[in-house]
Amino acid sequence: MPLSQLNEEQFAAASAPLGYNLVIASAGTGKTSTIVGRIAYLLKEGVPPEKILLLTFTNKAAGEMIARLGRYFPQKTVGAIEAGTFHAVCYRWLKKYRPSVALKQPAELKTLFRSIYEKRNFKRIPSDSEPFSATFIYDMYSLYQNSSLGTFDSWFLQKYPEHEGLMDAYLDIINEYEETKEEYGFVSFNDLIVHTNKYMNELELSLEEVLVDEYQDTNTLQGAFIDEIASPSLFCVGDYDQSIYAFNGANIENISTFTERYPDARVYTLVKNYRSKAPILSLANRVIEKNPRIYPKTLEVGRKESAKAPVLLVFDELFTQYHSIARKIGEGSTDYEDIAVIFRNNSSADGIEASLRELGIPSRRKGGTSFFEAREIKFLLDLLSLLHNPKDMMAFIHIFEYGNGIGSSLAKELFQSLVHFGEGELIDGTLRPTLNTLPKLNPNKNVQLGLFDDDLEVGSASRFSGMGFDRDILSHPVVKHPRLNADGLRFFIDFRTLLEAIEKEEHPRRVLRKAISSSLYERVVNTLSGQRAKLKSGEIDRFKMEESREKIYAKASLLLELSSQYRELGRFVNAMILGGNELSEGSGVNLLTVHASKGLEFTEVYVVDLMDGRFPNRKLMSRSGGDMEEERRLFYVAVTRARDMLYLSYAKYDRVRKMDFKPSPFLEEAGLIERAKESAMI
DNA sequence: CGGTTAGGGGTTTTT
DNA sequence: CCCCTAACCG
Repeated sequence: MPLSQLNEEQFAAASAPLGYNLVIASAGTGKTSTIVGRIAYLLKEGVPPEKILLLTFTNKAAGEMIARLGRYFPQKTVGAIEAGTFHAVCYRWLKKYRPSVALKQPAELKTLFRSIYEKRNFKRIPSDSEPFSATFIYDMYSLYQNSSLGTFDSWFLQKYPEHEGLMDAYLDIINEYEETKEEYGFVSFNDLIVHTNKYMNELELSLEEVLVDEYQDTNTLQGAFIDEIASPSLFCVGDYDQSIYAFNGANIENISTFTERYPDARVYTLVKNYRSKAPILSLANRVIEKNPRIYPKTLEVGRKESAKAPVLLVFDELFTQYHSIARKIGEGSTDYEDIAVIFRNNSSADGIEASLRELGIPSRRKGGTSFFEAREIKFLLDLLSLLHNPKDMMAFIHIFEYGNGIGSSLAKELFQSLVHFGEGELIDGTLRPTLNTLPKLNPNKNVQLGLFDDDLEVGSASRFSGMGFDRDILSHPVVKHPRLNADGLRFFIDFRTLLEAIEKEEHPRRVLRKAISSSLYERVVNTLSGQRAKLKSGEIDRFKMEESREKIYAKASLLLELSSQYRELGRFVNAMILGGNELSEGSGVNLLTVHASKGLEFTEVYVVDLMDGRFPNRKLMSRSGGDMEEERRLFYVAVTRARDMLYLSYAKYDRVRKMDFKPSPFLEEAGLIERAKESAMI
């Protein structure tokens, strides 16, 4: 049984009576085992599995915990436990009464937001201050949703009172943005929780206990979600020293005021560390002690065996650092899978990845950047999104931007035209148009200036005659759009052919198979592989292009494989957005940002680019959200990922950007650099 | 000249 | 990937 494997302090927490329980679990103290033990305890006490809700920070973490329980309880039992991230759980619940939820990537919604913003003419609004950019307002609005339960204007004006004169315009933009999302059926990550909070009563939940992992990183919105559930029993596990999501509204008060909000709460503290050897732990403690203590705690060493002290590596140049570390990894005896290179900023990853590859050392980077954000995959997902939700103008635009001579503006007009031809239905308008004239279009012009609804000059189909097009296609009303050229029309024809073939399909796998072998995709693959094989001279390397094509089709088959376990298009696409970047391709040395390393552990860890400015990231600290304490927690999280060996490294100079660096102050706090020695050096 | 498309350069962390 | 700018079109 999982319970019998717990130590005393873990057992005490796991077997706490129902009620409000807070577990302060420092790095490496067996947080996961304790949560697994807690669920085992609940099940043994007769709590029905479907009345247990487990909220984690990644879906992978939830999956692993459920899998561990699966070794002791029947599949039917553990399968009934509701588990996942806040977002995944909200999605599941939301789907029940709002079946057509189309989850959209933040970048996508930002584009939508910007297009609404750009229609406004701020010059007409008298104000002392320059209006904020669309991106900034979008980011602030998103942060607001995560961190405040009041109104946007009062939250925002508290920070920027001088923008009062512009507030009405900002609110107007936000309003239209919300309406447009509604119209297209779009939902953001935040909306998943916001909407669920609103409909909580209709869900008629009767949970007996809610468990929250990584409680220190819950934000105000998630806190409200937990409150709305109104579970009679809470089991919240966290460590304020590992709170690193302030930029996402993480509210450390959720953990620090727990005992005030629940006066009869019990607090358990786990301090026995089983992960890291003593010198690593004492280094971590030395640094984190500089932050204020919220609940008292001192980490105790569980692993007493002899150990090597953490090593500081100093290099003259940034790439010398990457190369040397790669060589060191190659010469060492630790399995590649047990090694992690951890950095503050993603920009460090490319250099390390390249250095490892040069030596033939396999590596993997967590997340979608490599797979789900690849354009060849995004294209296919956009296609599926559009088929499932033909109102998705964003997906349509992204698809059509691959057509030669088609940009976002023409793509938008084509979308509106096709919808018009089909009397509101994109697919009808494309395959069997009933209306034959171009609609009045509303181009991206300043609404406030009164410019709108231009009549388009009608282009004649005769401009395509003699170019080898079928008479059938030339009778389609889309050819009347004056800015559509021959290449654009060819693209449309391929789109139409594919749409005809997949219109009636529901299985993601079958749709994908047809899409991948279509001539539309062939076009996209040609464009992409051509771009990737382009030499500096502008010539295309045929060999490189062929290689690139193969890679693209290999990725596409991987997506095809992933799709086979889904029966419904919408679910597949949403699942890819919700959990897609938790998948990582390949195997080998792990390359991770500090944020991505949360909750993981490795035998050997390299924390790189420990230069003042980069880690701590001074640029972020000067913006809202971040501060030195948060950066220190990030350092703490990074070093406590190490079990046996810890290397901390920095470079003095960046030869590409011609920048000199000083070592991170955390190295001094860790006792690895003496201040006097360092100042003598400079 | 305005609007649009295409391509080059710098980059902050996640569900 | 987002922003900026150069080329291009009508």
